[in-house]
Amino acid sequence: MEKKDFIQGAYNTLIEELGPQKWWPADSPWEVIVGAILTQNTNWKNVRKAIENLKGAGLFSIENIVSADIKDISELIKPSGYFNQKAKKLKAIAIHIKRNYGYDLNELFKKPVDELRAELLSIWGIGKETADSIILYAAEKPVFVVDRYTIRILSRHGLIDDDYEYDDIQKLFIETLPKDTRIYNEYHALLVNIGKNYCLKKEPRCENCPLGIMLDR
DNA sequence: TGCCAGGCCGGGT
DNA sequence: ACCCGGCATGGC
Repeated sequence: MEKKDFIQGAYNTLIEELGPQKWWPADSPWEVIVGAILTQNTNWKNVRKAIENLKGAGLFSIENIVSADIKDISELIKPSGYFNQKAKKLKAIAIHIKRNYGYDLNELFKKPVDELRAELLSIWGIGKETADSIILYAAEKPVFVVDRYTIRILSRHGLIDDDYEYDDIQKLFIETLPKDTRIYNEYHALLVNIGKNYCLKKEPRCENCPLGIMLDR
């Protein structure tokens, strides 16, 4: 119960203090997908450079990724790190979309959420957070995205152990909040915001955090 | 300067 | 089921 109180209270506090976050920072569903893959364990600023490089070289679209040489892709996305892996991941999902949906993302997104999630997870390079980010921010369907910051923030407030499972945390949020795409969208973005700015791995700046200091350290 | 970033995969036990 | 090493650049 304590956890649910925190989850509800934190949302109200954050939306009031920080306002709408206007997520995901992308111009199209495909750009959401590309960003979601490139940002795996990577600073968003590096991701932006990689995306700009792809666009600048005219190798950004699904069609371009399918036909481009994998070495060219990895060269362009170098700033985002793990470039060989990520080039392969972009290829994998682009080819999947071509083969099964004739490049039409809307066809993929028509699927029920459960099927969509399972299908995304079956693609090499797409794990739970990436799949859920795509479903929430590209397909705009209600799944809650859990990331490193979500876990760290709950943990810092003494609400979960560090080794909590992704699915358990996701369930916690889903059971607590109304099943609403807009709320899930906003909440995850808000958690990333305070995660980046206040809930650092070292040197937590809790004194300025809108959520306050709730854990003795 | 070192530590960290909006994870995921594959192999071993 | 759990644990671990590998992947890699750029920001602060």
